[in-house]
Amino acid sequence: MCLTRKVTAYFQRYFSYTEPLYTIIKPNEIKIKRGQVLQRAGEINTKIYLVKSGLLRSYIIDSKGKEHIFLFASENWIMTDSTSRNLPCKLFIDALEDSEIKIFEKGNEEKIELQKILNRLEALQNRVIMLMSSTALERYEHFLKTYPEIVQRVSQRMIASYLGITPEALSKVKGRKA
Amino acid sequence: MCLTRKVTAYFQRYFSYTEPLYTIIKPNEIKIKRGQVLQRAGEINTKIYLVKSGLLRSYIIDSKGKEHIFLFASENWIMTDSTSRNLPCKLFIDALEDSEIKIFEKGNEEKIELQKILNRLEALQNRVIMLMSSTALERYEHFLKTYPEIVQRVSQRMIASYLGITPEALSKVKGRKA
DNA sequence: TCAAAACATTAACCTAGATTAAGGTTTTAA
DNA sequence: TTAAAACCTTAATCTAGGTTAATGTTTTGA
Repeated sequence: MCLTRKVTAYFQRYFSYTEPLYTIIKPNEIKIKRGQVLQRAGEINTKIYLVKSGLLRSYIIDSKGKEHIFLFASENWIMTDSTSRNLPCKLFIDALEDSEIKIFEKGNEEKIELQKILNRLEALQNRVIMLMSSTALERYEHFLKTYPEIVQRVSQRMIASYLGITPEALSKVKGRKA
Repeated sequence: MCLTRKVTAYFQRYFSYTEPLYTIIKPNEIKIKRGQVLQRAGEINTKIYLVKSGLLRSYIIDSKGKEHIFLFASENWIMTDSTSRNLPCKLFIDALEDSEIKIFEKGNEEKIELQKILNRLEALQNRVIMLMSSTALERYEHFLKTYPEIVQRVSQRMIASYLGITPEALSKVKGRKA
């Protein structure tokens, strides 16, 4: 069962490459279905995505084949791999819900509202602080408080992955809380 | 011995507040001595520091009184707490070497070369990826490769703190490597 | 509409790294 | 210049969270 899951993930991510399906709404704005992949690690991708509606996630797959969610991005958040624009990306990006997305090019960051970039910096800073200095329980409670709207929209598995723990560990934490 | 160290850290950080000692070089540019504290967690600080020479570090002190280094900043890197400018900071910032620093105000980020902000985003992304998906050994080797010039300039204790492990664990990792 | 896949939870056991302690070395500051 | 403080390492022990496995539930897609 575990093996099935891993093999499936690998298959989807690495072998069953298909062009992303999307509908053009207006210039630089597209609509994609849940599950569509916008970017794969190893590819060069020069896009910055701004979520108008829906929910995206970025994640890595580590050397053991395990996924770790890097960030969620809902309405008004930026989603991108911050690797320099001529180098291979490290992150996968896909849609957790049907989404509408505005697309910018790396190199044109000045066209993006500066505050959105600063928000991203602040979110990443908090992410590092949490990962370095808090227990699984503390990180979980912080997540519930900070992103209550995301909590409703994703599975326990996704939350665990974002927190940097296994779903089993998250179940344990929730059990201890109650 | 351990207790002495902890109490000393607390004393310095929380109780022995003194205005930072610095020399003004030119408008918005100062020179500070090693050990000088530029920012304490809990304070509101509206500055962004650009290191012209020397070495700064930012770190947090967690609920158990332990320090965790957030980032180092050497020549041409930005050092700041990315918390919004009207909220209390989370990071302490001090100088690990005598340093010359250019000072910007939060809210005037457009005066900072955009590439420096993008570099910061990339560094933070790599930091999160490392913390989430690599062992202590892998993080150590990545650090040696990515920041060889920093390795020469800081103690093992600082490197361990940056990697998110104890100095004892770092010693063990180095022992296993050799 | 219904089988297969994915998800959630509990439990038994395992391990990377934390904690504590101790001893030798280097740095600091009075 | 020298005592105190900080640093580095090794080793014994502990623990948060990982791994594996099993069971029941929900979702998905052909």
